[in-house]
Amino acid sequence: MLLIDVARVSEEVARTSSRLGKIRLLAELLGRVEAAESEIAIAYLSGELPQRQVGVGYRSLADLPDPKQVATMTLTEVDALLSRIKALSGAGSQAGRRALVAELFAGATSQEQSFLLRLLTGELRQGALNGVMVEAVAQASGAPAAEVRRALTLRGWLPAVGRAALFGGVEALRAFRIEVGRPVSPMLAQSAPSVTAALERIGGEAALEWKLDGVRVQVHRSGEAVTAFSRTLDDITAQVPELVEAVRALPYDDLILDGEVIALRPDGRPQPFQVTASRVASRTDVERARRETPLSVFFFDALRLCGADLLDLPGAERHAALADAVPEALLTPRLVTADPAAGEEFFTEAVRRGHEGVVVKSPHTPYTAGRRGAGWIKVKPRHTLDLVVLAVEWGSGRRRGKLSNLHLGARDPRTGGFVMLGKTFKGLTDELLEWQTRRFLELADGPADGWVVRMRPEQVVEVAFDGVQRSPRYPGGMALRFARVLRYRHDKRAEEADTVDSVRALMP
DNA sequence: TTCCGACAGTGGGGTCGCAAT
DNA sequence: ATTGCGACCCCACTATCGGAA
Repeated sequence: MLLIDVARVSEEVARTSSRLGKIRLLAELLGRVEAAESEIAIAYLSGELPQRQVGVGYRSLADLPDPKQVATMTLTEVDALLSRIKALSGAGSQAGRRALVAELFAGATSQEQSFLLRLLTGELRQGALNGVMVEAVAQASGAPAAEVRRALTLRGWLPAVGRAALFGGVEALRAFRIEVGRPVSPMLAQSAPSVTAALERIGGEAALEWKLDGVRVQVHRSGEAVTAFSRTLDDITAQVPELVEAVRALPYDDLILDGEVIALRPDGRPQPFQVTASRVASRTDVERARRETPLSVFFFDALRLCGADLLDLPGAERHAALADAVPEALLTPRLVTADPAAGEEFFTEAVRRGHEGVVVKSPHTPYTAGRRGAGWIKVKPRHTLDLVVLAVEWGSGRRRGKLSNLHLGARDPRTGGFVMLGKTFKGLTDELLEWQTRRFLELADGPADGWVVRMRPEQVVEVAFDGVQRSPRYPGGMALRFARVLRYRHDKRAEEADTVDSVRALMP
């Protein structure tokens, strides 16, 4: 199959707003692809590369050769070139990679170039990723979507599942089963504003667990072989030897557990997230990193134990199996209750001890991997501040032509100026985007045609955020974590905004 | 007919490792 | 030694479609 066929369908999908229409278009193409190229087609049309990443991003694609007039490249040829690009490393690799990228784009028509550019930068923007592609695979193969979804849960990679469905049907899908050593898509959580609200959504008794501010891990053990995977299913075994040792020490040699690794201080309180993340990302001298910043592990779920798959069991039963197999010290602190007051107290205690909050879990739901079902609900405390908009950036994609991303500042009483604490684009409705584009152009202090539009510091905005962290980037040495807009404060002047001192008081 | 679950899109701060400067 | 870049750790929120109620 030619790349142009895929690029054309992608553009059609992007033009079609109906989800069913997108699915039809994708399914029609999947009906025409050969087995050998099916994984490539499925990957490209759900915005992925079979190579996962190839070391080419936005910056490496700045100037591209002229397009060809006639499309000739096959999917196989493109895939082979991308593999060669990925394989390049060592001195001079940048130049070699540039040359191969140029070769790739020189072989493409302008329509193909545009597709490749968006694919490589991860911004396909056709309104269809894995979720829609699952439906398309189902339609093209005739298999029920639920079967495709289940196979995807167990295999973790849609192109392989799609190929099996297209060329082996339901039987091939059913042949996928959980396999020790191959990661399963992790179960994700929704969020709620309070424990009471979360309990209400679940209805009746629920399990509450501390939400530790660390890195999610899924660990597999088969005999003495232990493998750890991150949330995106990358193999991080070498970075977390403490976890490997803890799992080897268990008296079970066939298991898959779900949990969190986190760096704790000697007094047992959690280190800032940055410390844990830095430790987990360190690969060059793990032994030294380990001496300086040891990791602890806490498990909260079991997907497989003693050769039995537990995915389909209710949460309460999976946890019972986990608690049987793992020492208390390795279990995430947990409370089972239906009482909102007891739940709120458990939440308050978790936060008092420095943790992120709690996750409220239904005792009934199976391990619904990869979907943000209502089985798990996270609850975190929320801070708010009234800050001043110092500048704003033009948006992209569906926000093109709108001023979108706000630069936020706190008042500095000592200088009379403002100290930038970060940016946010979250929480804005279309109506608000419309309004702020007009308003901020009025407040513009200098040219409005660049990427960033500087403003007179007059507009106050109420911002919610999860916490304050140390920042090497911003002048105050602090930045807000997960800031989002709640509302504009038309009743407040900039002189009444919150100060850097009130922000500093929130530093851990 | 209305409601709501799932999805996609739009980006945020921070860190590491590598290659180039 | 420093800088630029890609990748990936954490992530919140709104708009939209289409099936459920």
